[in-house]
Amino acid sequence: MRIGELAGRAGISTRALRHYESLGLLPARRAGNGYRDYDEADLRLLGQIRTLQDFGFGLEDTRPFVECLRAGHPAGDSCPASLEVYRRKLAELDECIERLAQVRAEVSAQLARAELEAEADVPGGPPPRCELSPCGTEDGRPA
Amino acid sequence: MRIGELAGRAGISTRALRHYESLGLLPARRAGNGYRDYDEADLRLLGQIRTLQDFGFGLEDTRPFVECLRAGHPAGDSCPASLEVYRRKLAELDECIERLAQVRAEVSAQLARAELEAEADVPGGPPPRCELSPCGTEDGRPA
DNA sequence: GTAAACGTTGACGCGGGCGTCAAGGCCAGT
DNA sequence: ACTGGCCTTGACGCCCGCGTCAACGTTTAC
Repeated sequence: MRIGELAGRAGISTRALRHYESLGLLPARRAGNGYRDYDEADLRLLGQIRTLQDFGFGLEDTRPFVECLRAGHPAGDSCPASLEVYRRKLAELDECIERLAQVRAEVSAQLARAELEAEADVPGGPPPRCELSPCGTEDGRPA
Repeated sequence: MRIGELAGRAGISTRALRHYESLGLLPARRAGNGYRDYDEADLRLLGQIRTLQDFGFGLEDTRPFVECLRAGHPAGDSCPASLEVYRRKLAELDECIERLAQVRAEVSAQLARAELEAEADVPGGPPPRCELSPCGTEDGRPA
């Protein structure tokens, strides 16, 4: 199977596939004309990669799983190295969730305090206007 | 006060200060020789910026707070635009925490299952070895 | 006088995971 | 033969918050 078909079946871009190959994550056999040649097993590997990526794993973190599958094991997480990644990720997640929860609490407290003070300063009058300049846009990273 | 002193007192780099200026976040007066000239008020603004950054706010998100302070308000969050940022960030945090909690649960379940299966496959024998290749490094982003 | 320590602007690098464009090769249908 | 659709490699762009180096001017201490 050629790259376009694999990409279509796996639901990712050909660019991503070439990227994985450049990382040595998903090397491809080559046909006589130089075209990449994939098989059904590669589709499985891609499934593993995508699943882990949905969990927020980096590509390098998927490597043990992929290698494990290629080594003939029934599942990507049949190998100790994969389990180690799971454990490390769990620890990272716990740390991250805890930090975010702390931040959430602090921001929440700040908001409550600021709202109280605004109320105190302006019991019934007009709210203080300070949007004189082009105030910020938006983002949304901490995924 | 020149850029080096402000950087030292605020605990950040001169490069960061120049960066903030390039964003229009912390413009600086200029001395006759072209040197940036800061005052105590700028130190306060930097304090606000750093606090928010520690919360994981992007620089653009700090802009309303900084402008609010510069407008003469007692606190950076005395202005409605700042409160809006607080609220938006809270929503983002909630969303993010929830996603991470879900992922944590799923990864945890996968780990438990994989450990069980490994145990079943190898009741007393040697564990399957598959770390034949240089398996992964590490990262730790979702901050 | 001169060297060290500060200041200036400009520009590239990084990390992650690709998107996107460029310039070309290979193959199928008509 | 030619068009269109696949494929190839290479290289730059993006986002964000700076780090780091270059090449140069200014001030300060001796």
